Amino acid sequence: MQVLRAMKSTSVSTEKDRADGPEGNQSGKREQTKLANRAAILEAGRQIFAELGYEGTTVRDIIRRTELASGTFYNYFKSKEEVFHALHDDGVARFKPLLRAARQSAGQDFQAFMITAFEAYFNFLLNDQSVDREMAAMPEWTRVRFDTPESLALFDELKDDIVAFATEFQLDHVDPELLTASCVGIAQEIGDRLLRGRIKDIHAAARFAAYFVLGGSQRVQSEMQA
Amino acid sequence: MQVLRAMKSTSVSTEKDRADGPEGNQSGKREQTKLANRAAILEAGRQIFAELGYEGTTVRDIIRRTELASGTFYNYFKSKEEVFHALHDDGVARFKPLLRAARQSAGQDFQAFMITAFEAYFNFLLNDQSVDREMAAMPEWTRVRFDTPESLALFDELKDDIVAFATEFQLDHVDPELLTASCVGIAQEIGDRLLRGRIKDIHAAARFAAYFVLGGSQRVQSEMQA
DNA sequence: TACGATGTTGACGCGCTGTCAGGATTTCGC
DNA sequence: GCGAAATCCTGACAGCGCGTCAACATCGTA
Repeated sequence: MQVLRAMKSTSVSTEKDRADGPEGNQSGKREQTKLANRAAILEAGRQIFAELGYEGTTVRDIIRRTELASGTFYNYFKSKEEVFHALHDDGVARFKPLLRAARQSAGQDFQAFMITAFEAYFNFLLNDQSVDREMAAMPEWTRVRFDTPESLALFDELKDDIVAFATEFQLDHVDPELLTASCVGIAQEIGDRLLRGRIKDIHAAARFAAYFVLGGSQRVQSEMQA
Repeated sequence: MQVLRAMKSTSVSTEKDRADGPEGNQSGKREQTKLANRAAILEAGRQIFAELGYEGTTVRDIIRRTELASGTFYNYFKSKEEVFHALHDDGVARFKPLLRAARQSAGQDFQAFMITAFEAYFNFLLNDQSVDREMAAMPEWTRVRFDTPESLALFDELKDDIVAFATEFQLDHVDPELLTASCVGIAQEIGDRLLRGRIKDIHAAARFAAYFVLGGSQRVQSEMQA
């Protein structure tokens, strides 16, 4: 049973769903069902991952929370890993504009950019309905980390921003690769502690991270050119 | 078949293994077999994890590389996770003295401590026969991270060192939790890029990290007390 | 040597995986 | 509208890994 039919009783436009957007192709019933099925699997996955952890969940667990048959799962995803990647990438896509906004509002102010960016990330971590949030908050010893192309693209974008500021401030002896890695590492590790409640104050953490990066960069610059 | 018997032809003391160390109890054949079996499982696990990745390996894969029966595995470990934790903890145990040596040789020199510690960690990562090394070097998107009690104890030890230096240098406005998190994050992320060959020069990376932390700490101190 | 203690073995039931033939539903051409 | 074709859903199935356990083998001890 497709989820579209299951939801027929609730609130899905069934009457006249012709004449939609210009380039859109969500008219056909088949298209709708596919979209709905995919969304249902993703939502079920989000829930189950949060409940059972990545290792603990099975494809069956996900599909069972759905009105679909087990075989249908494989029409949409190859494995639970692919579901998780999709969810993860969704999170990355939601965060990306926040990072861009930080750069936008900061102008040429490196410090403002850093504070805003870190704070945006920490807020995102703690508030966004992301898989990663629930998972990282679980008291497991063995956790899972993902480097999807989306993640890597985000890192590259961040690196570009950092390079731009580094050029601006003549940090020409600071390896951008190392600098970006440090920023990412700091964000990850502090973010992790925020999720676990070992650290409380988001704003203070963001300021710490920002000042740390600024001071660190300058120190590296002066030491390396010596 | 226990591994002891299998190795009889090679080089295991089988003749007179009475009269061993004072408090030691590796005399009995049973004790020896247990030790050998455990070691065989760990060694097989190390190999298989490196070949198939964490997700990809099964308990059967591990036990198959051994001369033991499948049921025997569960006399020694509850799951592949426990095997991995044991291997991981071995690595931590091997690294711990290196960190202590760094602190010892550095004396009161914060900068020397940082450089030595980072360099020790990076060298360890790249050279030690550790599970984590092989695994991190695999081109997988989804990786696994472990926070065993051993790891956490190591972090705590590092934090104590850092607190000591921070006190020494009157960095009283620098939150030790945040500072330790930053150091760990930087080490992790740069280490990861070293393993993947995105960064080559270990010594340069260690100097970068050390200067970064020093400069970062000082900047945080001066900004936070303002 | 004999007997209890301890460790090993591998077959078993269970659940999950990924597939596929058969069936249901939608789309398209007329 | 209608029938054919395309598309997608379904659930049963074979294969495999998991953890267990009764039967067996080996060791320690007297």
